Amino acid sequence: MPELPEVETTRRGLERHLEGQRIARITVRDRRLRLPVPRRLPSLLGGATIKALTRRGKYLLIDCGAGTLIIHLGMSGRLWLPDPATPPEKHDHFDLLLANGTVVRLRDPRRFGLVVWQRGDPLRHRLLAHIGPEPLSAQFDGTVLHRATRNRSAAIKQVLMDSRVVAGVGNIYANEALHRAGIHPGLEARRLTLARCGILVEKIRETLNAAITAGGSSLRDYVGSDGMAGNFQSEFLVYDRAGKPCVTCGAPLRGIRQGQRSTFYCPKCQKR
DNA sequence: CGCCAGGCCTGCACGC
DNA sequence: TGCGTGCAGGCCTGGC
Repeated sequence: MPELPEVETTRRGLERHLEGQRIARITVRDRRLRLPVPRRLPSLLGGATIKALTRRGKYLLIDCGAGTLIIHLGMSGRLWLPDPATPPEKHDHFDLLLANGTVVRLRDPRRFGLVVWQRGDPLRHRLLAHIGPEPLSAQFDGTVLHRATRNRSAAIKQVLMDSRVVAGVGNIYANEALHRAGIHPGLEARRLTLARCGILVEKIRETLNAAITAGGSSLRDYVGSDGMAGNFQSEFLVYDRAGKPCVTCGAPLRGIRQGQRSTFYCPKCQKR
């Protein structure tokens, strides 16, 4: 499911319901996620008060003071507030019950997501420690991208999806941003000029911001934390549109494979 | 049945 | 020898 915009949409939807609330109970129904959900979670979290809900890349961080609950939604995860009377379903692996009765529920059929605990600074966790700059922050600009790509012979699209280069850009938004920037996804990353790096950064931001504004993209089962589906998928210019006309020039869009992932691009608008 | 799917970690091979 | 890099495989379920 989720790339940065979907995770950010989830964060924004949950934030005001979580912050300042005390955690009354934890229910773990299946701890077999990408990493096992720690057994000691209930004792670590019970009675803790949530200080903030933040995001780093595609990770959600629930700051509980003494430590942080780190949640990743993987490919198929969703975190939302069900009606507390709604019984959990088959893939509802994890619930937080807040003292005011609110239930925060994690559903993840494929179990590529995770829930872990980090004492102290969550950014020191090994999963977060080497993540690159946030794409919507001032830490990420054309110069930074240019430097990060200098010795990379891999295709720019694959390098964009490398979380050490920039956080949170997944398959959909790598495709979309490259189209908007007029850059061929197969271009060797180190061949990008500084000027084009600047344009690409701008287009990555533009794409992510537009997606966040639309409430994320709803493919298959994804819906936001309020139960509302995002609708950025209706604004996709290239993703999953192989053979359809380019919105800009009308040429048929191409679908190829890069590193076992689907790539879509316009052979006319996107230059090497 | 086989293939595909929004992620991302691991281990191996390779070149400098 | 060591490091960075590139690539394939694996983790899962569900839908077509």
